[in-house]
Amino acid sequence: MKWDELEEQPCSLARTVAVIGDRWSLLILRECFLRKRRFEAFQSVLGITRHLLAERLKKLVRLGVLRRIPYQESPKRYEYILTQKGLDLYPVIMSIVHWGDTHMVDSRGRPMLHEHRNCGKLFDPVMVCSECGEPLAAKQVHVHPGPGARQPAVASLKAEKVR
Amino acid sequence: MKWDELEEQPCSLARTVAVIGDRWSLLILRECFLRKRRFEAFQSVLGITRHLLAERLKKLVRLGVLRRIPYQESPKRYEYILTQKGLDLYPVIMSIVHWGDTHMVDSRGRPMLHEHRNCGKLFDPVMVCSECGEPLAAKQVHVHPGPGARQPAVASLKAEKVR
DNA sequence: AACTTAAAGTTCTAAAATTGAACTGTCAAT
DNA sequence: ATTGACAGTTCAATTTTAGAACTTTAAGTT
Repeated sequence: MKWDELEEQPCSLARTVAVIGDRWSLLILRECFLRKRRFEAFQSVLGITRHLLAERLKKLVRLGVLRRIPYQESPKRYEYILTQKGLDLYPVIMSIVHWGDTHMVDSRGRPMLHEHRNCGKLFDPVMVCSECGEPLAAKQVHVHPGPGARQPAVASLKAEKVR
Repeated sequence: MKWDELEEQPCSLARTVAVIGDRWSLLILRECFLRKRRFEAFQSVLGITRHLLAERLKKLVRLGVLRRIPYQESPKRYEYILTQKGLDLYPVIMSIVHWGDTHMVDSRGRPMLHEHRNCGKLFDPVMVCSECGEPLAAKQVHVHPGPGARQPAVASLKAEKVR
């Protein structure tokens, strides 16, 4: 399966994975949320090859997660900032971090702590139901097909060919 | 950077990405949360090559996300179920789905709807602060180094060499 | 008894993605 | 006149992934 086939699937997870489902994109986004903005900054802290970094940044810009804006003329230089669409990835990033904090720390404890400016406390992110506010667990959730459940006609023809 | 170097970084995101930061692992986990358990079931619904599926399942078992249990003798056959560590990935999966629901749907709407058994309603997952219960946004969160912030001595020597 | 099917893999070659290292172009500072 | 910073681009070598066929054990079918 190619990346653009993923994007066409009738599944919000697959479509999101088509955008950020590779290791470098997630690490680049981590740096974005840590206020890094520049090519050199990404490259030196991540150790990603310049080649791939350029490609990933282009992709994230094309998909509307980042915006490329000039910060100086002559020579023209650009930096990358999160769009609203990109900022909306915060729960994804934080849930990934929290799983690591829970299951991947050594005896010394967490690499990073998070402070909530609103209440002033160190916190963990908790995922709750928008309707009743209770924390969510997989067992209490039932999945139904929604209005966009089936593939559009053209895409399903393609999919049959693949099978 | 190789996958096992990622695991050694003093960063919970990097460590988690080392486990689930590739497209097939996330799609396999989607199927696990949809109650799929068997090799054939994963393979036919995902269209992943059998080769890679076998490799990814082995990795997820090795890392404690899935457990491989026999469901019949002669011929011995196994199925894969989520451990508690795997079940704890639910917020990661749901936040990914929710971003797709928000930013990657076509005019027909969502492919899937989620019902919360506790309250009986269709819901969205919302990420809140464990301390004050307010929804989280990146701008209201400040990051501090924690006790596990530095790399252990051996790893940091390696890292210097890399630089 | 021979043939087909099912499940859970393994093996192999070709194609695609990633790495590592060097190179480019523009300008400022020494 | 030379060096350094920044944001990339180029290219060969290596690693990963895709696609297809094959293996093993046993049950069911003709």
